[in-house]
Amino acid sequence: MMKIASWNVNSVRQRQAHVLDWLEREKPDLLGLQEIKCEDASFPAEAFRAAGYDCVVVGQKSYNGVAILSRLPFSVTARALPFLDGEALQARYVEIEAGGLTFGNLYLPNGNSGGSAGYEAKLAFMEALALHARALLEAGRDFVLAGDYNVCPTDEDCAPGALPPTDALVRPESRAAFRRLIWLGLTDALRALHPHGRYYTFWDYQAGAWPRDCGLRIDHALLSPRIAERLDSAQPDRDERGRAQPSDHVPLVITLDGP
DNA sequence: ATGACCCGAGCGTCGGGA
Repeated sequence: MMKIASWNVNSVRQRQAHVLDWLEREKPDLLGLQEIKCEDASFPAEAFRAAGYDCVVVGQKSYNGVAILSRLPFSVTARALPFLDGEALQARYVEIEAGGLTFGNLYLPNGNSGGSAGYEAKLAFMEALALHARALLEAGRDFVLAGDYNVCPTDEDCAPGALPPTDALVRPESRAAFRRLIWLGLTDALRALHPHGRYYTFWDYQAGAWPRDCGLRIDHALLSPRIAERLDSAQPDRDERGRAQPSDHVPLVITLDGP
C-alpha cells in the first residue's frame, strides 16, 4: 500500500506545526506541498527531516513555491514544468521518482489576477501540463500528477453561489483544459471512487465559507492508467479545515494497492 | 458586483540593550 497526499498549505512557515502533526498522524509516503511562500533557504527542511521525511524544495520569495516530502528514497526528475517557457520564474512544479512511480506536484495559476494575460498564463500552464502528461504516457511511465489545479471540473465541485460563472476556476476554457487531461487517459482519483457528492478541498477564509460548507473541489490527483488500476481510496481530509489557524485548503489523500 | 480574511513585504514606531 502506498499513500500519497497533496496539500496547499498557504505558507509552510505558518503551517509547519499542522504539517508535522499531520505527517505523524497520517504517515504518507509522499506529500506534495503547494504555496509554501518562501525561498528554499527558509523552508523548514530540518523539522521535516527529523520527522522522517526528506525534502525537495522549489521555492520563491513571497508567492507560490512547491515542495515534496518523501519517506521513500527518490530522485528529482523536474524542478519546473517542461514545455513552458518562462515557468522557471514561478515556482509551480516539482517532480520526483519514488516507489516505482513518477510523482508530479503542481500549483496551477489561479488565473483571476493579471487580467487576460493572467488567464492566458493559466491556460498555457494547463497546455504544458497536458504535453508533459502525454510525454510521460508515451515513455510508459506510471505517474500521479497531484496538486492545486485551481479548477472546479464540474458544477458539482463548486458550492452553489461560491463563484460567479466568469471566475477563472469555473470558466469553460478552464474546464475544457481539465477535460483534455482526462481525455489523455488520466483518472481523476477522487471522482473515480466517488462519482457524485461534495468532496471539497478548499473553503475561503471569508464570509463564513467553512461553517456554511461553501467550498470548492480544486485540488486533484490525476493518475496514469496502471496507477488508476491500483487506486484504493481517495478523500480530502476535511478535519484539517476545522483546526486553529488552518490553511484554506485541506490535504487530498489517495492510497494505492501494491508495492 | 462588493465585502468579509489571510499571508508576506516593507515601512514606521517602539522598547530594550550596548
